[in-house]
Amino acid sequence: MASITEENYLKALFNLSNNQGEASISDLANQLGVSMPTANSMVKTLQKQGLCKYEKYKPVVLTEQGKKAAALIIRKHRLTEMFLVNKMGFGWEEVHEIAEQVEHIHAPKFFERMDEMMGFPTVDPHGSPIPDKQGRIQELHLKSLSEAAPGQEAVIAALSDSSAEFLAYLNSRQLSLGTELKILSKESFDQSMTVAYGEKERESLSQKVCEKLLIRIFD
Amino acid sequence: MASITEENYLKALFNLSNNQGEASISDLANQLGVSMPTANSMVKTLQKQGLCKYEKYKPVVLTEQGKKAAALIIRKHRLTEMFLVNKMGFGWEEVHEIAEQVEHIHAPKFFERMDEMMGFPTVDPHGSPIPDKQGRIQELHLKSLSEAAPGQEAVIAALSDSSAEFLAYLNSRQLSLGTELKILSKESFDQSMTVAYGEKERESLSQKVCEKLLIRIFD
DNA sequence: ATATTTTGTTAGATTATTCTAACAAATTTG
DNA sequence: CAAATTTGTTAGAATAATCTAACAAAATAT
Repeated sequence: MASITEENYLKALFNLSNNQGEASISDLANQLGVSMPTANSMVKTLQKQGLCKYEKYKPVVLTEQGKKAAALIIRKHRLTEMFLVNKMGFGWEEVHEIAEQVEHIHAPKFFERMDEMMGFPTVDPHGSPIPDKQGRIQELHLKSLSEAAPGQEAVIAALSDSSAEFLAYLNSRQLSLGTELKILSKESFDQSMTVAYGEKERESLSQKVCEKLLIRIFD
Repeated sequence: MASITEENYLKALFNLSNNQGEASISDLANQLGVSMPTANSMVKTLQKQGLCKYEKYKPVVLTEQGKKAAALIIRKHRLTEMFLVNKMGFGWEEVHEIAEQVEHIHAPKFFERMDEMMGFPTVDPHGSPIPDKQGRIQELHLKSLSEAAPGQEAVIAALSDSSAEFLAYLNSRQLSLGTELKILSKESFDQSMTVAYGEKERESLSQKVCEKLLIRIFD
């Protein structure tokens, strides 16, 4: 059984590979807030366990076994987040820190009960998919709002940034998953977009924000 | 902040002191499944943090600070057990192992939400009192069934052993917290008792069992 | 294409938690 | 009480996870 530390390295490697295609030692060290020598030596430890492949000066690659292990930790994280929001009344900006701890609990029944109680959700409170019990993750193929064109209508389906700060920003603008947006215009000089939704007739969203909002466009 | 290991030592010291009046190094080592030298050195570490008092060859004594820290961990443990039973449908014999892990989570809001959702329970699923937020524990002054006399009626209010095996035994006899017992007789040669409850007109309970059932006698 | 910067590695040390072996104190027993 | 047993201590070592310092390779920039 992997230690909590090892689990955190696996998760970081999984996320880095998904977001940037590969995971370097420095990315890994940065993500986890440890020094490069520390990351380097842990990668060697994980390799010995067959969880990743690693050659000097090359990017770290998770093995199938490593990917599955990571996905199962992420499954516990996302089920927990959903449980905290749906069953315990937490806001979507409060749950990450708690789930970060709960994900390391070894108690299959605990997470299965959460899953059952929620009716087997497929996404977490930020729209990220919940891996299944085999560690498989369904692809959502969503676009970011910045790829949409004026005149189109879309619904916010997920976020590519779930930091507490970004979530607080969304809360302050009454933006949440499921919010339907009408795209009014896009400024070519700064890529900001003007949209309408709910009570809001004209709201301006910066390029940064648009990139982080993942949408499903209405046909 | 105490590490998980330190938290487990505090809990063990607290329980040993409550059950046997004092805590020796060998008891502590036994309880935690570590060697005596390990327990000895951790006790010194806890002492340096002001959590216990310790002199060579003498029993270990928790300081007020240490007692409070232990009680707050026990609070999280018992709130979790109650939540698992009352809100997640677990059996009372399944929750200890899970709570043993959840008790180390640092997230005050998580436990406060549990507490609120359950309406601020004062005892856990095994009848043990839940310490309050200040780490104070209410005394229940219950008797064990073995102290009761034939002819008396009583209700099971708590257990002095909450092991999965004992709980399974109780389940198999339809005995649970709240079960009302009529004491029919007590054998003087083995201290076993014959009782009636629910559908059962005559059930024999061994001395061991009677000692572990904590009751409130009807006036 | 060389110099500079970034990235990665090795070596060696530190802290936390654990162990075994050897010895010493305290307690129990004959 | 002396012998035997239990309990406790010290010393020394091991493993996991971390660090800094020093050096080496790779990538970037002039």
